[in-house]
Amino acid sequence: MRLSSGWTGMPGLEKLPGLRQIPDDLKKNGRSDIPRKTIYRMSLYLRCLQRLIQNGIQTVSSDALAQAAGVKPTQLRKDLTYFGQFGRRGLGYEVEQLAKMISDHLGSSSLQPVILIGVGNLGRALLTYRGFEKEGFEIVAAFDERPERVRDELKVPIYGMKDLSRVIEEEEVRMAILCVPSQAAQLVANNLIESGITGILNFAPVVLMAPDEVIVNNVNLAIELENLSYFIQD
Amino acid sequence: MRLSSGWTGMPGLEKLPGLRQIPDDLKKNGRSDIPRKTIYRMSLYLRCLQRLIQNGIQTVSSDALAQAAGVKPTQLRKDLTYFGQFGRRGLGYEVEQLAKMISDHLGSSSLQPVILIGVGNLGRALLTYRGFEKEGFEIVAAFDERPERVRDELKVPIYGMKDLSRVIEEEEVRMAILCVPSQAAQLVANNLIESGITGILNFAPVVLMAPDEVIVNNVNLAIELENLSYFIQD
DNA sequence: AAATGTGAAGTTGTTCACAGCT
DNA sequence: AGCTGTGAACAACTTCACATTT
Repeated sequence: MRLSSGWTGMPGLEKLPGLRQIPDDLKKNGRSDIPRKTIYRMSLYLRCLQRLIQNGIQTVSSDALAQAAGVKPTQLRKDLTYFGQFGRRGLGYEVEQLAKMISDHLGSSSLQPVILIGVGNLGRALLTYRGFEKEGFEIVAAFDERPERVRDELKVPIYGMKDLSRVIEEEEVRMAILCVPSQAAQLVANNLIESGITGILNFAPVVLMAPDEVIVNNVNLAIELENLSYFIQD
Repeated sequence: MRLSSGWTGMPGLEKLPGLRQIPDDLKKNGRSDIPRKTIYRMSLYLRCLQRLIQNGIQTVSSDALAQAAGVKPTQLRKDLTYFGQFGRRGLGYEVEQLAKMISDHLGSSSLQPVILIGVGNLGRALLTYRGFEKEGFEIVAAFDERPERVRDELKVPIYGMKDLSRVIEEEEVRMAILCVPSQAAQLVANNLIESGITGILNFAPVVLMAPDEVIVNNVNLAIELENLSYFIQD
């Protein structure tokens, strides 16, 4: 058996009508031409600033903040200039002001509703993970093929897949965390997209096909570990 | 209160003696000058090739494989040339041979022992997650501050923190998955490093300090979601 | 004809060096 | 003096164009 470009017989790799696959690095920002990596680091900076606020620190230099975030000072300054000028030369940055600027730009100052699909081991863990709500996201509902199998009492309502579209519309959800088994991932993703979801955080180790206007971010735990294992060998 | 470069009073941000913090992108490959991103994609290719093997496919073109992996064909070919020449012009690549080459290079053909520290929600989920063992990693032990609180019967032995060094040495473990609370992360990381761990997959949302020879890969779930939320706004 | 392999061009992201403010 | 802001140099990565092999 031989596989070449046009082939569509492999489960999960079919070319879906109307859906195009976009390599991570080519995804357009949509809003402006700020580098993807800068955006990612802004979240990092914000987190550090929040720690500073908690500790009652009012001013911070690019040197100190960069060190806290694990980047070089020049990079921090360059990153910030994509958004404007916020520092005072000779002094540094005002912690609260800078934090506000970043969270305004990241748009996560308001609570964003999110749904989670696939309440297996990983899904359950993510549901109980406090990290999300702390950063302004609320998982408003979870879905599972067999909702009855989820016996633990969780704070989040667990629905069957048939309720997916309805809940997405009612709650005006735009983001979904996908932790279903690989085989099901593309099918579920298609449903999500049809129902109006425009951002998917995908934990299934498959390449999802999606139209241009839908953003898919992949988290592949096995690859992270494999990658680590490569770099520790010398 | 004001924070500038030399300051060491912030919890978690202290400059630790002998430990230096290395930005992700500057980490040396250690072995050769193959781009980091190429290494990452090799894992992706390997996964696709394994699917092809399962489906009994013997030959694949760079076009088809690239599509399956979500990258451009030229990029796939360029990536492969870092390791040598494996294709036959006009024909494509031999699936099994290519898979073997990649897994040899990634060094994950043999089962690597891994430990997990912090058996909270996330830790428990990762323990039951099949994805790791499927890719050649075996979680040989887990550790928790209070091992007795873990009541679920898991296949992996749960130890207290006092047994950390002993088990690492006995089992010759070099990689650790860290899912303890943020406040504890640096302290535990120090212990790990002292006991001989050289690779840490860190789920705590803090920047860990580590000596040059230790590789830290960070997975920050909240940032992934925040990042997604930025890009879906338009 | 079909596909790989690769130098060169292009693109993106990072760091430097230093001008400019407070 | 101390620290930001930024054009320019640099480095890393990606894509192109096409020579080459089967």
